[in-house]
Amino acid sequence: MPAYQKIQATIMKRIENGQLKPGDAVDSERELAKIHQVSLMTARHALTALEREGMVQRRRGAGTFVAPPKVHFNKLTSFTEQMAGRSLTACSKVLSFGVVDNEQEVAARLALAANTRLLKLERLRLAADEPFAVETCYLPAEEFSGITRSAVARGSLFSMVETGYGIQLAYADEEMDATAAAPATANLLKVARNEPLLRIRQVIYSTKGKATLYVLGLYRSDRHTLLVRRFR
Amino acid sequence: MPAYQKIQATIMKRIENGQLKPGDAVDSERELAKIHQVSLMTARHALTALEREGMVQRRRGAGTFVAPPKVHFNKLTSFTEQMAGRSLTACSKVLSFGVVDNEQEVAARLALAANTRLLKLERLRLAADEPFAVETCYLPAEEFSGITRSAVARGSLFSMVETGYGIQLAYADEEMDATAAAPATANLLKVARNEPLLRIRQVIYSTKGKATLYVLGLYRSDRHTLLVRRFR
DNA sequence: GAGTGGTCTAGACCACTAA
DNA sequence: TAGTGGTCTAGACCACTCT
Repeated sequence: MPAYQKIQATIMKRIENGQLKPGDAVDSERELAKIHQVSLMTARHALTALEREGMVQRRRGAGTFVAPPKVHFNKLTSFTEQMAGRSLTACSKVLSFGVVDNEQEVAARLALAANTRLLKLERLRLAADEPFAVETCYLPAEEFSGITRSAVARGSLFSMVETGYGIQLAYADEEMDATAAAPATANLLKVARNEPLLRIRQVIYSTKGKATLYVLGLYRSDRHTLLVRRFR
Repeated sequence: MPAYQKIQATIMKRIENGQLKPGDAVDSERELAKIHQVSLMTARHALTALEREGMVQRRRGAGTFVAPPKVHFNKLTSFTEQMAGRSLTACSKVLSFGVVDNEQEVAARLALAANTRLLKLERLRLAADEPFAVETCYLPAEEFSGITRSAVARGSLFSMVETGYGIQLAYADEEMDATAAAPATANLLKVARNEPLLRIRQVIYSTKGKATLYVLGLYRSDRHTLLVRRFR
């Protein structure tokens, strides 16, 4: 392990176990160089890299300080993870589960041939016993042949893909618009027909850049608002 | 100007004027050091910084290469900027302009006292002569007392705030949901009553972290879909 | 004025890639 | 094997901040 990474690790440890709190000064370049018996440039490398990762802030003439804890915006999380974060009692009901081979638009979004066999999974999402979304997921049937209805009913699809198939999900591109509730959807969500719903179409990519999952979600607008941060 | 920034600038120029295209190899560290009469570390600094900005990619043993053009996700842009980017003929119509002092919810979102005087600006946004959004902006009347109806009718509110008042806008937090078109809104947007619209509430912050602008937007769902990228 | 980060030198050895 | 980026040395001067 390179020297500069060792230096980073010792600083990270002290931040994680609470010895250093946000705003506290970190050892200066010169101190770190002395302590770790390295040159100034090496100590410096460690600190600039930590700054790039957002762990510390450097101020010329003042020193290097522990940065306030990162807030993750625009983070891709599964339904299960979201609900856990808000400590809401949440559950899902599987509405349908099967293989389809004529979803041409979905196949196209996943960059697959038009009649590729796809696993299709429809679920009703509930929070505190109130329905608030209908989500339809599609994924290549070949690749994920081990996924069964009962497994899906038990656990998180995200974690099945990530831990069961060794695929790391990296990011999702989402398209959002509004649509009127169709009769069947209105029944499921317990809203009036033609009630405005938030519609999200999501293509989820793996770390290798491959489109892995397509999700179409319809959300009750009164139960769910979407938060996004945009940067200039 | 530091030497490493000069080196960056010469590389950037060659990328911008097309001498270097994505995938092309950039001069190596050693070549740059010779050309610019600097040490290896300085040439290196220039390249690593360019890589951090996403302009180039470095591959050990192979070289440094021009990165594919950046795609900006989750970027905060004004209506004017967006339309320019898509090369659409766009225009706005000012629906109303004035000062209000009883918009308590808006004041709260801008972290101001409940009855603070606010500039309120309603505009209809059109693209290719088709109306597609109604936007209502609020900003503190005291701070932006120089903004007039005629100025707003001519130019971009964003650029007025940024260049006219020396305030750099940094990021926006957005809340999105769906709502039904009220009669007046439906008329303006030329859609049926109760048609589902995408509603976006936006608080725009300056680089100093101050809430500067509040924008409520209602978008025709058939003319506008919102794109967001989320990361894991 | 003492200490900090920002820039820079003139080299070095290593691990890796591509021809 | 020649060339690349990755890591590292042992210093230097400068601009800046804090007291």
